[in-house]
Amino acid sequence: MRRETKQREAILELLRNTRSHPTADQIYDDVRVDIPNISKGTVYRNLQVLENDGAITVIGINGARSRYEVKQKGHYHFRCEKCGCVIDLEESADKKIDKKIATRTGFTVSHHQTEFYGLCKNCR
Amino acid sequence: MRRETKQREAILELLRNTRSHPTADQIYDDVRVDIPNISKGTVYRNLQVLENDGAITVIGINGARSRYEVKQKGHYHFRCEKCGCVIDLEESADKKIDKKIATRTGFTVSHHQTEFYGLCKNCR
DNA sequence: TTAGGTGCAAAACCTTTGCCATCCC
DNA sequence: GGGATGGCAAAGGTTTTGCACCTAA
Repeated sequence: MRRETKQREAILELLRNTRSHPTADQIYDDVRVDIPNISKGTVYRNLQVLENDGAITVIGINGARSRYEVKQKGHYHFRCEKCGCVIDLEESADKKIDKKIATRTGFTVSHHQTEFYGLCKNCR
Repeated sequence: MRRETKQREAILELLRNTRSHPTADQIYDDVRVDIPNISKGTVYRNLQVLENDGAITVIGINGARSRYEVKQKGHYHFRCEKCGCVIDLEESADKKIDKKIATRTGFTVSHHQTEFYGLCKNCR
């Protein structure tokens, strides 16, 4: 059974209150302000738990590090190739295309992720 | 100036002859059959060189490790959440959406990657 | 009470790098 | 010859794990 711990609550609360798509390390640093002796292991374990529970989403692992955000309506991300920042796009995910791919391939398609690459306003 | 070495050729040749989107480690194992004493450092260095030269593409928005393929027309990928396989989709990348995002955000958008998730034929 | 959670530290992984020998042009 | 490469091994950085001790329910 799943318990409610202050560590897990703190991580989830942090993600609820940011749009910065922090890395595990940034989350660790932030949470440590309130819970100084929290360990990285706990951060990673809880991020996994929260993902399994569907409370948060993991985005982008390509060479960069994983970043996290609270689960929200399907949307896309932009990743700056210079500074590495990740920004939510208003463009919302098109669920129809999942069905289209499923029909064509015979696979079960649950969702898709799209990431746009280029330079953000500050870096261009 | 760029030289032609058997190590780099072997890696590129391997990627040209597969559709399996191998990881760096799988590439290392495969190339080692012909060049037994090739080192992983060389594999990684050459994968970077080849990517910089535009000969290959690194893929995976949300994969555990990076996977590689030879450069080809823009297309999307499907990643099985059970067995981890990566499969090319016929659906081709829509360049228009890059421009659309660029206009809306004011960012410079060079390209995008889309990955579909679910279960492949063998795993469903 | 007790199964799930936490801290800590070590281990596991993947990727990059320094150094020097080697090879291609 | 001389700069680009390669091999080897060590270093780096991120994430996972084992274990003994807690703690929420």
